[in-house]
Amino acid sequence: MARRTVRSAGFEPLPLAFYRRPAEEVARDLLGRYLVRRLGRQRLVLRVVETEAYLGAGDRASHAWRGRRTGRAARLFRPGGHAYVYLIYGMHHCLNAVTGSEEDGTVVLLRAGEPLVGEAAMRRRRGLDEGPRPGAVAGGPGRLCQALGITTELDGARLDEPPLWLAAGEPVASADVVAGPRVGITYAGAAARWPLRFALRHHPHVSRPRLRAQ
DNA sequence: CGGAAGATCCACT
DNA sequence: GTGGATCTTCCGA
Repeated sequence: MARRTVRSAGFEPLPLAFYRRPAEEVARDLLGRYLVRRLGRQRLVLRVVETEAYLGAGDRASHAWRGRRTGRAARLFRPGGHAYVYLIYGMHHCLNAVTGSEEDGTVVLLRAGEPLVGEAAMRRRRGLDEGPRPGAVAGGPGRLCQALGITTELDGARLDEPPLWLAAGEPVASADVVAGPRVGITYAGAAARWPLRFALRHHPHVSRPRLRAQ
């Protein structure tokens, strides 16, 4: 049997084919995976614990609602496996993985991660001290981006190679996954209730509000 | 061209 | 729980 060290296990990039599926399937499958960021010589790693799917033209909460392809929405239309990074509220960044094909405009928002490697560096980037509060480092899409130094410079980057990639990590069992409505999209009518938010059950690094039944 | 709202976060009450 | 920061994008006039 091949010997595998704990340090290298699970760090193989997921292939682009992984993303070329429906967004809700990818969102569910990304839980437990590793998000790896290379910054110079430093490597930062988060375990993905919360995601949301956005379903394109038919989803009122999607930037591609009603087939919009102008402005930032144009950047949704890429082959699966590329990054879509945008600025929200004029100050925070959100990282998405494009799913499906170039024509779909579907994505998965990475909402929260648990620090695995380089937590001290992440805290520094976030302006935090050594305080204990779980979720303060990368529990929320804006926090996650700030912890990993992700900005719109990475918009359009491939997610299967440095400086930013998603890796095999530790896939999780269905029983450990909870689903519920997406956060911050109350304007989206019926779509606001679609259960497209996924998280690891009982996980302390999941962002607020907590999912019911956790 | 102006106004409004947003896939958020933080400080403060 | 409430309000402010800050800027891109959209929509109506």
